[in-house]
Amino acid sequence: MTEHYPEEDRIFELLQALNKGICPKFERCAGISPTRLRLLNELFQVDEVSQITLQKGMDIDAAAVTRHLKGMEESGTITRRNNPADNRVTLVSLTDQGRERMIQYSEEKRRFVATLLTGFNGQERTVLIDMLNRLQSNINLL
Amino acid sequence: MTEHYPEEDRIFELLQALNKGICPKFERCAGISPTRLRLLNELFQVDEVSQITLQKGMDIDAAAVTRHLKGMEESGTITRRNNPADNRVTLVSLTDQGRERMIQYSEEKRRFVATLLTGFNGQERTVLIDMLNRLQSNINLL
DNA sequence: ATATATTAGTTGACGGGTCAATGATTATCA
DNA sequence: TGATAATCATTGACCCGTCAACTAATATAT
Repeated sequence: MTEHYPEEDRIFELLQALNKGICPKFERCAGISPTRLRLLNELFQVDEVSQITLQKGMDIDAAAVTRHLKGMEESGTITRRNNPADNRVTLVSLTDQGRERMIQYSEEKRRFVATLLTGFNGQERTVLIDMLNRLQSNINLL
Repeated sequence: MTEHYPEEDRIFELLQALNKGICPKFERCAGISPTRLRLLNELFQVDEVSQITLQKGMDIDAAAVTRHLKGMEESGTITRRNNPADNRVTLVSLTDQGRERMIQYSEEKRRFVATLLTGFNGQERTVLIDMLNRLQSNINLL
């Protein structure tokens, strides 16, 4: 036991500050929130998905998905319809506009992430990924 | 240019997932939100601070501070009074209860962070801090 | 065949953050 | 001195997430 509280605390603070910094900046740069872009990404890779399938691929709850999709429907990036084979489920798909926007957003994201990782060489990136994965695992133990 | 989009994206996703994981777990384990504990921490190190000073030390805005303090006042961990020398400012201080609780919360936090960093030796922690700092700097460029 | 359970989605209330507008107080300066 | 500006705190409206309650539809089991 070597008494490194300050160092541990520093990491904790940094992780929080980082998250707090990243999301708003991303939204400002890319013109869309990370979550919505992830939704678009999922939708981009299929023709049509049920809302529940979509939701399970994200780490947000069903209510949040409903509200995002409602907003995205109003802004014309997606469409929704009932599944005739099962009236509980609603099927979601990207509009053509949605596909176009998704491509532009992705480009913005690529730029954003490139800037975020400025100065990190390949090996450092690998180390970082490894460490973040380990932190994630440690959290899951709680 | 070596085309490492997936790796870059992975880091971006991991950072977000991590934040989303840490906060709720922390709150469940420690019994208080990270932000409120940081408020308590600031207050712990002084007799009395003006709300504005307190706010500037945190990375949240004045409205959020007002609401947190209001809640903490009701739950008896802090008290507030007007500064007689300047009626715009309100002075905040921890109650005795608040100091006691703060100590307990800190212990929970210590445990939490220790678990979070399980498996990280001293050198790795240093590397991690360095990397997180660099990410933070990169964000600030945007 | 019907009662019961499960599933999908929506809504409302809440916590935690933002921004913008407001009120009250104090500073500034012409 | 008296108008104007700056400062501190609060409030309201919004975004984004949670959970819990509810509806509607389908599955299950007796």
